[in-house]
Amino acid sequence: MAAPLSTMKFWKPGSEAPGISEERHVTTETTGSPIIFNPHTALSIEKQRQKLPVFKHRNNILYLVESYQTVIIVGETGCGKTTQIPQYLLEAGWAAEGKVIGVTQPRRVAAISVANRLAEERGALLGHEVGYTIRFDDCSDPHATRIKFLTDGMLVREMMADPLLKKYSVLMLDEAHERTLYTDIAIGLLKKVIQKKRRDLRLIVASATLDAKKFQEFFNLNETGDPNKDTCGILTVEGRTFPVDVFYTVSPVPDYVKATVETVLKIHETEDDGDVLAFLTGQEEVEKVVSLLQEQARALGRLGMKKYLKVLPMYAGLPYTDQMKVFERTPPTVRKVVVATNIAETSITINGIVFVIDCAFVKLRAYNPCTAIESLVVTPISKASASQRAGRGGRNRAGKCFRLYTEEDFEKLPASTVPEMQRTNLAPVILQLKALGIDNVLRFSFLSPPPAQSMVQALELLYALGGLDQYGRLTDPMGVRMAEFPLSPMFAKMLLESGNFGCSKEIVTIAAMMQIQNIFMVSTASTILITSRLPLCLHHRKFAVAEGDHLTMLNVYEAFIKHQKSSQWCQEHFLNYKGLQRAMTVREQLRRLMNKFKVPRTSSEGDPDVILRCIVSGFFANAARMHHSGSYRTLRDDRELHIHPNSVLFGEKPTKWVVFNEVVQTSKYYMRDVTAVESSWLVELAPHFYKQAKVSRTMKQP
DNA sequence: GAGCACTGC
Repeated sequence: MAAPLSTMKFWKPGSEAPGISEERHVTTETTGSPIIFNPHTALSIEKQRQKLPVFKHRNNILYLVESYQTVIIVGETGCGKTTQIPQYLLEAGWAAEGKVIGVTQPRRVAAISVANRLAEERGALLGHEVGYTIRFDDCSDPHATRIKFLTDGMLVREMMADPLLKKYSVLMLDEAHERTLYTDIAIGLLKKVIQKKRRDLRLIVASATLDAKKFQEFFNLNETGDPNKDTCGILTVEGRTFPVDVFYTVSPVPDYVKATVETVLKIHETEDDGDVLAFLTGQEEVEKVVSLLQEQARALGRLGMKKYLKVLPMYAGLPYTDQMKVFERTPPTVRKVVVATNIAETSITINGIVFVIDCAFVKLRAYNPCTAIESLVVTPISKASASQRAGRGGRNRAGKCFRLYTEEDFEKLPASTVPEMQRTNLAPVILQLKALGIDNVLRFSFLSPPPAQSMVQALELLYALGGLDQYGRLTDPMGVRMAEFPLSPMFAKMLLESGNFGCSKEIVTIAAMMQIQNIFMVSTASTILITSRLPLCLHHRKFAVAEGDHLTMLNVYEAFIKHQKSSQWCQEHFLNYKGLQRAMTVREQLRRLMNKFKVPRTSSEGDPDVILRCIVSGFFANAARMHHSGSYRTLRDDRELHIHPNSVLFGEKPTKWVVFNEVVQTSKYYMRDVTAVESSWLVELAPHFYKQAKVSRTMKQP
């Protein structure tokens, strides 16, 4: 039927154990009302709990938590650790005397959904005995809540108010193998806490097999060499998933986009029922595969193929309603094919996936500590990632994973992904650590220490912003206040200065809007055809102003408020309604912090210059000037930069001087969120910075 | 002149 099928040759070297991650769902279901159980259902719930693999280890887990200060639990997918272990601890009395059992999750949805599930299992009203705390949403009761789920970022925030975490008796760090930035910060902080000040606090680190040893060595405080004095125990709980057969290509594929299309068609032609999930690196690849497959699907329909293909894209930038389509059930005559970015590796779980196609690549953030520039780079995945992707096919029944690379190439992949801590701009991390009383950040016990050069960059920037003094100490009040903002230090500085510039009202809106991605809707083919003949960019140009993206965002927000925050109005102007609602929430939180620090409420009353000057006071380090070659150059190190095509300044008559929020490197270095400024403002507002080379050499660590 | 992986406070 489809000619190129024959080119895809796979073989199966033997079966491989599937995924490693705990169960996670994105669903729209919410259980707002309490469920009252009768004794009969209560019994069956109890029986279900006993059937989970983790139940066999109940007494052993409790014994380990009694005996060791830290316990590493290697819990495979579906073992039930996230919901059961907190209950075992509760039943054993760990939440007595008002103490709380805390469980962290890297993502907000996971914290909410798992809290929901547990409350339901216990027949309790969410927010009482079982609760959760995430930014903007505290569904817990300071007196009644015994088991609390929270994001790991939230735990770090809580430590700013209560460094010893006095209310907790046990903390369980779930999904620690993901090594997100905040998990790693929490791990470093908690080691110090349990070692120095809270010998009674128990720590459970839930991780995948691969990292268990590393965690154990990190948390073992025993230096005597006598294993009887170890302070860290370890336990493995087998999972409950179905086997996934892994197939490799016989020879390397030259083009994984094409190979993905061919493999989907091969599966459709030769395999039994079951939906397909294909991993690619970005929006562009996803859309290309989707359109190629849709074309093929129509051709197959004309040839009278009984079974239909329903092809759906999935990536974070996709409008919410389109995202929800991948969770819809399909009739038996239809095979669903989800073409996704890495969002489907951990963040979302789609039921019914049997076949997985893995291209071996992912787009990852990288940070260059010498230039202070972050970039997005297509990188080969790790073995752990490959295993996680394969496991997406074994959740409901036995699955198959087609890897678009040879077994030989698989063996060359790194064991695990470089932790985020080692590939990010550290300025926000350092500021937080300083605020938490870590004076010598260079000697902080990082599970994986970041490059020293990244630390130096971060210290220099924080010094230039006035958050640290020349000895690297947090300044009071500026540094202390900056650390309280849930934003990068540059934004915090801009906000704190805005009262003095006379434009705090406008700046708080701008800062909030800049936290939202995709305020302007992405162009999905369907929306354009139905609703308008104009290209999307023309709709968005209505809000654009010559000064640049910051004031354009202010315009959008003010227009949204003027039109009574109407979703209808957003739709007409292709604006992201959910995003704008979120901007309102963020704005409110920032406003509260501004009030707390007594930043005067002032308005520029239509004068753009004061706003622009205020932006410069925070973002002076990100300045560029027009070079005679026609492109921009950074002021600091004369590096070539370009205006990002999504900027309102793209395609406009260039201005001589600009500041920007960030640089993203793809095919070129692109400045995102760009605003035109006067060079005299830079000199006036940051005279110290452009002579900084001398100053930074004198900076010392106490 | 041409393009944003994914989280989180």
